[in-house]
Amino acid sequence: MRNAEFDQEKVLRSAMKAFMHKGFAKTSMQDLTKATGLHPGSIYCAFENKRGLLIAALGQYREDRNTEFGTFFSGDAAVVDKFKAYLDHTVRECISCDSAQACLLTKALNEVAEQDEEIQTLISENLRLWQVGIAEQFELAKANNELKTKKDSGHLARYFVMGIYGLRVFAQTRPEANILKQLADQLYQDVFAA
Amino acid sequence: MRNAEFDQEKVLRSAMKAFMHKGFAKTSMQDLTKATGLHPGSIYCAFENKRGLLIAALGQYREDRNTEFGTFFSGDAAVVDKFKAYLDHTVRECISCDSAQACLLTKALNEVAEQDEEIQTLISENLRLWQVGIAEQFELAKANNELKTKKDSGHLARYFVMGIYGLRVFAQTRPEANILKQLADQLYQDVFAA
DNA sequence: CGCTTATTTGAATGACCGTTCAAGAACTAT
DNA sequence: ATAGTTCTTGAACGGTCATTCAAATAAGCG
Repeated sequence: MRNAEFDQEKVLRSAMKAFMHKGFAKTSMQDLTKATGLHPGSIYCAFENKRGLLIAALGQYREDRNTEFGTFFSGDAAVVDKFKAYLDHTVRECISCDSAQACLLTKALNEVAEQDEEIQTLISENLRLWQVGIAEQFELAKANNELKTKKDSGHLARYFVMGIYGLRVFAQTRPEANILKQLADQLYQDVFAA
Repeated sequence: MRNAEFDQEKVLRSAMKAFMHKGFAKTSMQDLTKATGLHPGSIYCAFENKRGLLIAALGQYREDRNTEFGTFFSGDAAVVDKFKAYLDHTVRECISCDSAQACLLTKALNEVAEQDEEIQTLISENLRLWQVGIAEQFELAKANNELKTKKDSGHLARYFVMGIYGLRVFAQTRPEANILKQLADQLYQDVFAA
């Protein structure tokens, strides 16, 4: 027996960045060996192939995003304020225009949709879990009487994530920062309106 | 002198389909010669290279979409009803799950952002023109007293296109058809609410 | 300490990529 | 009709791609 020498999380985060920057197809194995510090054989030994590395990186991404989500929605502040902070954080990510701040899930989904059904399903499931987490927070807000709408929490969550998807695409057209803020504000108002 | 033998529009629409189906990077010249019926040399003679073919295809796409937009917003029906029909059409496109019905502009934007600034600018400008067309229709609706909001038409248009961007991404997660309809309905209500 | 098993190394491999090119074909202009 | 120009043809090119492999190395386990 022998254990792998490399730090799996570090390697996967490096691969994530590379995939986010260039996309899956344009990221060569050479790019990946450079980014991860691993030699081709090691990558193939640990992840089977380039596609396997993407799948592993997607898993790491989901875990990281999930942790991040937890930090935003923990604590005993008002849920509506947590949403506000979360949206604000997302807008700031979009504004930074840093490729490392894009959403790997939607980026990869857009690239492989209609090409790799297994990965499409995997990503869709990840996004659905995120959406469910948001629905739970809406439900909580309702229970706290912070949100008086009669709308279904699931529906609200879907609309909210749709808004964020849209915001991220809109950001790629390089609008001014305050335009993005306005859009996020509008989304917030529409979701939390009575 | 000698004129090109092929039908430029047909060629560009074939290239469009190929790019929409596989994305720019994964569409090989072999795919393109097969799709267009042109030989490599002809493509290079007419479009300089693969990237030039994408740019030309993007232009054709914009023209086609522009014509389509015109048919939806011509006539003397109420502007709000035209918007309803337009949204409905977009939802039906999303539901069809046909790769040929995706939006080439957003798909390509997502792929080349941070990689090819010139194309990113080109696509962003195309999307902005679409957005301006929508803003004009909102302005018209206001003039007709169909839309009583105090919100700026430009802002409404940005929010509307953001919603459509989001809807298209959401559709890639393969939701049920009525879920997409609900989301589009909500968008319509939020935009046209007093 | 030695045996087994796994990982690491990095060069090698064959396939396919985008692009070029020289030759032939066809249109225009004279 | 014919010269001149441009387009078409499709094979060929160098480069890069994802992947493999055999040798070297190191960890687990008795």
